[in-house]
Amino acid sequence: MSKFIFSIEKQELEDKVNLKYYCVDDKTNTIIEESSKNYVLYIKKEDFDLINIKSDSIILTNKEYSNKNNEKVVEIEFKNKEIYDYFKEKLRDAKIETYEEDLPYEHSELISGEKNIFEGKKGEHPKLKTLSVDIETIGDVENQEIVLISSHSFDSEEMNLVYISKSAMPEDKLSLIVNHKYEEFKPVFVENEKELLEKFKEDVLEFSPQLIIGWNVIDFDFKVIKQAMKKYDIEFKLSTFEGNTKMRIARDFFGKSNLSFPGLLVFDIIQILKTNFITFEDYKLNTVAKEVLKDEKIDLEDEGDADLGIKNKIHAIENMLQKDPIRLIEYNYKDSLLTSKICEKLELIDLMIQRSITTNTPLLKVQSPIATLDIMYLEQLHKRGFIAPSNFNFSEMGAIEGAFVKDPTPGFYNDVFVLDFKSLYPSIMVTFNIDPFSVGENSEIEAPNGAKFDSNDGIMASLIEMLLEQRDLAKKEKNQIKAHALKITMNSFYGAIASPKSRFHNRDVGEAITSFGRELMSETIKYIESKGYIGIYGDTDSVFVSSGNKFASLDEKTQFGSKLEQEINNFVATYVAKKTNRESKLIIEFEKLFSQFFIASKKRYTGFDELSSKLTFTGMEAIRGDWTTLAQEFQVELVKLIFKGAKEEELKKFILEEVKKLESGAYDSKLVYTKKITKPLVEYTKTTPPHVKAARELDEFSGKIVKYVMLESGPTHVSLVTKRLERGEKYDYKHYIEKQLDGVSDDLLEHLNIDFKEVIGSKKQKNLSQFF
DNA sequence: TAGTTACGGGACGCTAG
DNA sequence: TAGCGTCCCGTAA
Repeated sequence: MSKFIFSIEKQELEDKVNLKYYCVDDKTNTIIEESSKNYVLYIKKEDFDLINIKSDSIILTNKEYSNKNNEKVVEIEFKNKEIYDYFKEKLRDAKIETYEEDLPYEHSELISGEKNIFEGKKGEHPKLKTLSVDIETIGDVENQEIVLISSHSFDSEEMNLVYISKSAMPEDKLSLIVNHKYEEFKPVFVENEKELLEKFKEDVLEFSPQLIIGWNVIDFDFKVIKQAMKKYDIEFKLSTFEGNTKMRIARDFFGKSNLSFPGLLVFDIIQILKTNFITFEDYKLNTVAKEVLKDEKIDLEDEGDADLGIKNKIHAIENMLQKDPIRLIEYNYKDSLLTSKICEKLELIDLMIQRSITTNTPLLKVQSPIATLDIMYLEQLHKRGFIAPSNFNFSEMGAIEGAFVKDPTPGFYNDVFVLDFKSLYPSIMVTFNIDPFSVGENSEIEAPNGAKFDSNDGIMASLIEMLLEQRDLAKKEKNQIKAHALKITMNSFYGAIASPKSRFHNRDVGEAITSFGRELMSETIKYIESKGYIGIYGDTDSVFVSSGNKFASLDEKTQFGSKLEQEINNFVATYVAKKTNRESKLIIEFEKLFSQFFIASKKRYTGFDELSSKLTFTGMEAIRGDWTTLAQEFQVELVKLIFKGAKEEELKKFILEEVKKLESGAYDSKLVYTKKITKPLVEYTKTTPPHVKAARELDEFSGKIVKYVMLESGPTHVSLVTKRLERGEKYDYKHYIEKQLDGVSDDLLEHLNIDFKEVIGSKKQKNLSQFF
């Protein structure tokens, strides 16, 4: 029987710390295990002798470690919390250093091996009993009413439900709603919002899931549910286990929200996608569902309404509730279903569990690189008899210099070969044995920043090597999830070292990594040019190369790409050999072949990749959310035309036509700007950007995202646009032409000797006006 | 309770003239 | 009103 710890709860008692482990077995039953630990502290033996304390409540155990300077460190155990706290304070006053004092007790049990996240046979994979949830509300932000709650679970068909609050349904359609035959789910009719919440809670408690998932489910659904439950005096707790609900909504634009009940976790799938580097154009449920499932949400808007006026989702829902409540009910269910299916298809929960298992880190903390490195590194450190310092005062060492970005010559290119160093920073760490605990003065390997490391495997190197080996194995077994989990873990280590919040933060060590990266990049580009090729561009771990030759076929091109890959890998091997006799783990791979390529500046380029047959935009306006759809589509079409080989006249015609369409009003629905408010509105004091102006137009602004449109009177929040237009105000088409259409095309057109203003005739006018 | 730096470019708003 | 530094956002890697 296998056992996976999916949640850990800590309780600080009078005499010890109690730890409660929620485990899932292979039949998705929850099993609770408990253990307790004494209050302990670690200090230098020397300090302990100096203090010379004699008390029955303070015990010197026989555990001993060494610190970084090879001084002896002892473990002191306390009979109760009071003495422990008192002693801690005394140490603080006497400025006596403690070790790993900040380490959570649950981590310390996992590190010592007294508990393991997962126990089971090889190949077994834990599953959590999972419920997907979605709600629909009406009313304004202040006074929301929940009218529907849907749930879906692959673990029980019984939970495929929509709870329907009858009092919120349009009276004339009520019998229709009740008598309707719902195909995919069971409708549960209740009288009102209060009963809706009660029934939902009752069923969840009975089903007793270990995980609830949803789309933005913490910041929206559960925030609303919590408020509503408070209104009716229903305790906001969806599990039957003893303990408290923990909810933290990301306040003032900082950090992530989280929510958990005792023995029941809540995951926002948007957050899970992002933190696992699974990228989408945007993170709307519909976008992801289309891409992943080739399925989509039920449309709420009538064709005619798909304009600015009804952009507001709440209005659309209220509208649909009155017009076609059955469709709204099905819509609600489908959201839960899609979320469930996306999770299943992308194996998201399996990925999280896999990360938890490979790193021995609690599920809720696998997303924190600092916690993960702490647990993995300290385990090895302790095995070697060492102990790490406490981590309270975040290190104030200066910022670490980052990566190298080559300044490109902007313009159009053909047949650009892109090669990437695979997991560059982890590879550098292993190859040059870069390690926070073994950076020393007299060691053999010298990084370009001057930091030195010896050649015997340090902990960091052995950890990464172990992860690399496991990853190769996972790839052989075609276990993509595991391979991905291992890659994420490896890549997160540099981030932890570079963060002043980590106990392993060290500027010299971090800069050793980046300086090797910079040197490797510039040496590689030098090498490429020494071979007579052209190094067009490079960023951090990639090089963009042109051979300078013409190719007759795709075959010839890929052959050249492979040859280039081979040549650079050989060069890198000699580079490494000059620095160390350790084995090189640095590998570059031929990744992309842009038959057509345009680079505007650093971090901004577009190209057609012949290997994947895809047109990609990187860093350019077409993929930036703060540009209007108008500008984005215009840029994409323009690039397509140019890459297709369109003549100057054709391009000019296209530009003119688009401008005319814009001025005719045909693109009025594409004029919306979307921008985030990143701090409280009142804190914008230095400047007032347009999106802040638009937000301040509202009586009260809540949330983070502002959608606005440029009218002739200035930036206007979308919710006010209809009214203003009725009053006779106009869209500022001149603004959109000059700032958006010209803005996204000037880089491109400049290199084709086309002048946007001339094409549309505005330049001539301007010049003439000087004469009058 | 917390992964990093490098970068482009629009809009604002001050200064000089 | 041109020029320029700064704020601000979203992005690459």
